[in-house]
Amino acid sequence: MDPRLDRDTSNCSIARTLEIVGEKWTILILREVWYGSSRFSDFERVLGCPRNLLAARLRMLVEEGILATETYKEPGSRSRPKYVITAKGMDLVPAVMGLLQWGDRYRADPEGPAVLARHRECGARVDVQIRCERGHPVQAKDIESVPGPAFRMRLPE
Amino acid sequence: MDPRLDRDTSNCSIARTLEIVGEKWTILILREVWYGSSRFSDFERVLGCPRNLLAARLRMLVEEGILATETYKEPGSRSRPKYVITAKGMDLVPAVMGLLQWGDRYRADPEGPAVLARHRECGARVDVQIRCERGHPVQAKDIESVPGPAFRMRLPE
DNA sequence: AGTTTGAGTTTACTTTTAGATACTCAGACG
DNA sequence: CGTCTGAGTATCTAAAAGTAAACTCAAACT
Repeated sequence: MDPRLDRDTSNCSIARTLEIVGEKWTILILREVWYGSSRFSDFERVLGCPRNLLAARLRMLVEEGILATETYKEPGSRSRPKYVITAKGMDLVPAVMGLLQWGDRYRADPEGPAVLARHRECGARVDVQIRCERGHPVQAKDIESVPGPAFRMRLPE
Repeated sequence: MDPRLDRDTSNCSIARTLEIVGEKWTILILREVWYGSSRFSDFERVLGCPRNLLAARLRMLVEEGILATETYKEPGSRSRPKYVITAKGMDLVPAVMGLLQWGDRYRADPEGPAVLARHRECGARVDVQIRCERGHPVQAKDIESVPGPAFRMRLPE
């Protein structure tokens, strides 16, 4: 793509994804859901996040269909809500694994990673890769970005 | 990983990556670098980002080794700095492609994506995938997160 | 009837981050 | 010497986030 081309950058899937997951705490809440948390008090305790923000973020993630609410019941207590991830939420895993992988490479604890991601069936470690439709691994530098169907020029002001 | 285990969540590669790329504008600046921008005025014009924030983000990205400065010279003007991406910066591509892919799937323009990522050699579209060491594609639900070498419990207060 | 509990909401205050605008600086040019 | 230009600083205001504590609500338990 030509560097000097004035693209309409508001029409960008990266920016639109960041509108949802780009606020503070949001990705960390999803991380905790993947690691097994589901209750308001779980998130609060493990993240140390302010309750008002936690409530706002959970509400937004449910509205966006990334989390869904179910109920749980401890014996001797009434039913309470819990948060579970949806298929739409699971589809954020590659992006977050990309962040995890970069952090493991460049900002890890000297001892190594705190968490290892493994293939449940075979136990082998997993990582994020870029591949082309033909199944070949692609280096980041070999990716070319070309205008797609919704490419728009920026209107001159 | 046990849901009720009180992990030390400060020791997390996702959180540490977000400390760097989680601020507003940072990922969008990197997107523009990938798409070909390199000058202060390019970023300002195309992003519409406040200049003081832009200057602060560029300085931080250079300090972190994600961007590097070079100089360019237009004929009839003095030398000025430009920003180029480093190998460390290129390693963020999988994470950002993950965001792009999610946005294309769930928040795209009705007409389709604004930008298509293609393999430079063969022209085929590329996407982000999770694979295990043996090269097999892995579904997000088949990833198991287990404690790694730097796993730490949270200290009881 | 009163108490406990998880899941919030509300309020009040401080700090941080973002945004808008004006100003500076240095070298090229006339 | 005065002006123009790209790349910033500086300054001020506004919005968002952080902190802390009090308050609500409903069912369960004493």
